[in-house]
Amino acid sequence: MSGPAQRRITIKEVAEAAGVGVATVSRVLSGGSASPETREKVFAAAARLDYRPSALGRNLRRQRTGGVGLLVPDITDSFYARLADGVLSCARSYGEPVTIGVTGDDPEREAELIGALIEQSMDRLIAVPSGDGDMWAPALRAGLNVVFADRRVRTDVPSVVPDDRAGVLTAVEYLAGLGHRRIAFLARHGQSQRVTAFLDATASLGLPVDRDLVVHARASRDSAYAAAAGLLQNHSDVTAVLAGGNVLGEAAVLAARELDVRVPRDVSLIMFDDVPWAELCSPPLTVIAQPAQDIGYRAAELVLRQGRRPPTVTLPTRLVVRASCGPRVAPRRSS
Amino acid sequence: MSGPAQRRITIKEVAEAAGVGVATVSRVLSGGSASPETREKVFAAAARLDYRPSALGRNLRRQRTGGVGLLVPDITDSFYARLADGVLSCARSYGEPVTIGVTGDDPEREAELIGALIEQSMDRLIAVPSGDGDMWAPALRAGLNVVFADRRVRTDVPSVVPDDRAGVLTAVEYLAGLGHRRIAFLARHGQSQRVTAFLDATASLGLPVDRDLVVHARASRDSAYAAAAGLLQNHSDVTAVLAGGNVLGEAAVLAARELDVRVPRDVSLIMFDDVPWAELCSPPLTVIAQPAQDIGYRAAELVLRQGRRPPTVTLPTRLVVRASCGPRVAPRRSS
DNA sequence: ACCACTCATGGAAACGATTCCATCATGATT
DNA sequence: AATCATGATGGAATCGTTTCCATGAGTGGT
Repeated sequence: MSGPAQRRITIKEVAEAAGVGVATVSRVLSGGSASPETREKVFAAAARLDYRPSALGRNLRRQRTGGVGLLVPDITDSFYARLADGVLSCARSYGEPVTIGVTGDDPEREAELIGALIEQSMDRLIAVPSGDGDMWAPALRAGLNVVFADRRVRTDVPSVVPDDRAGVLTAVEYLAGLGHRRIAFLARHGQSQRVTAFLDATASLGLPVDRDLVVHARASRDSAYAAAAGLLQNHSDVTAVLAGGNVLGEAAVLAARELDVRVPRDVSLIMFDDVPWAELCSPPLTVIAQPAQDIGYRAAELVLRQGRRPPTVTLPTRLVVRASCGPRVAPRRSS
Repeated sequence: MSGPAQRRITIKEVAEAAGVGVATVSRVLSGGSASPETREKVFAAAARLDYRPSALGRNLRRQRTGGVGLLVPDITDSFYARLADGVLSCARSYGEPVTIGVTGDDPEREAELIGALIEQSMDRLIAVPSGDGDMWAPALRAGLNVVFADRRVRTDVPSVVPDDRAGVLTAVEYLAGLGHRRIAFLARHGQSQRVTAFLDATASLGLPVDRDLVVHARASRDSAYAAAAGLLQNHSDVTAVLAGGNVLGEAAVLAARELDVRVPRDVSLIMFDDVPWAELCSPPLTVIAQPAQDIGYRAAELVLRQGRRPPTVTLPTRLVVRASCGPRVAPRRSS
């Protein structure tokens, strides 16, 4: 049942109960100066009436909304969920509510959500941007305080990102060290940072550089599976695969199993992002762990802290060796 | 860099630009009646100035905030992430923003978050409640419009829950059908519904009812692992385990592997909640799938739709047979 | 004794929207 | 032709808070 919706008590009633003016109540409650006895009276009245200041009134007057917005492509993806958890954890310590929206990696939906947040007078936003940087111009002009997380698409917006370059290099070096020469990269659209890092890494290690070895997929599970299956079927010469994220890794494992490709005997597999199931998988997956939670936390710190904001924070990745990579034996026979 | 924070345009400026009064602008923009030419002028002016009504002003006047609050124990848990996704998906179609908070299954933190939401004048809340129902009395008295998801702790609050009773019964029947007689239930604290359903199910199937076969854990991974390991070590007579949720199932798989208990040869394992990795696991896990997303969606519908609200919606679960359950062979030898 | 200065205090304006109500014009009915 | 009903329209009040400014009291210095 919805109750009788008892009216909330306002600052005016507190003022009356305390026998002072509303201005004084406001001042005392926000830590301004007042005489000790007045403070006492106000606090007593406020406590007695269980007064809760209305954020609406405050924000309207102050011309800024307390909370922070958070835009992620998919809250169901463990990586973004952990990122969101970091944001929430930091925001909680500041006492700020966070309003979340899922973009589905669709720039159009993203723009809609930004509009909705502006309508709410949110002036602080943490986003995993979907499209390219151009579409952010209007939002920035509107005075929105933006921090990018996980991806950096504009240099004039503070960003917190994993060290893609080092992560990719570590993975490729590890595979090369095991003797692999034809290594494929299973990438999600928009991972241009990692793609160039991958091409640079293979080149710098003297491996053959072949753009065909970079396979792209959209963010959905279906698209990832199709890309993974296509890769394993059409490139029988690759002996190692680097997956650019956990859903791509999942798709690779599934596709390999379906196509009867043994991991790591037939092909070695290494995945970006450490997820709980990586250890449960058979074989347990070797991964490049990303500090998803830290990324969120740091991004929230950046957007909540008032001070100067460094242009970009890069957080280290870490190679976690499990059992999905082995020495190169022989190229698989052609299909 | 933060721009010059260009001031947002107000309804007053639109009125001036259109040559009409503010009341007329408000009326036109919210679909009220007006003469065709006035409508035209107002729409033109609003579009030209790119006018966005301030939700703050509107909500202050209307005495209610548009958005809905969402309280989950842990956004990192796939189940709650999918539930949240359902809520977000429904809320998006209503154009309502969602403010999310994680309770960590801690009633105290939950109470804090409720307070924060009330401060924001949120009057609609979807919650996976942490403690018992008593602590919700103040919130309900404050006129909050609450819908419970996943757990029902009060009969006077509409709730959307999975069919625990049927799910547990299906699982136990399945295991009993394979010949298992001593079945353990690995439960999270607070899953009293499922525990009683479990005891009822075992009793109704003529299996020995033994409260020691119900092992409790807190929500954390560590606690779950400890409980799972303890169960497998101390009860060498159990031949099948039902895990009450995905983190418990994960812990069971890990503990079994660590203790060299083979699944399903030594013990059969069945888990509540179907997660993507259940299929990647070795062996692939047989699960009781729960419609997490639907639960969230339906809960959001309930809280957003104005009409009468049914007391409880129960959503069906589904047995997905994979490879983690086998026929009972022989009790494991005592440790 | 007077002035200058500090300090606590409360009234009132402001924030941006909605909505009540009065006003006015127009068309219809008697 | 006078009256009534209808509908469009804008002024002003309102929501709950913060903050500017004026007022008045008290203090210390010359």
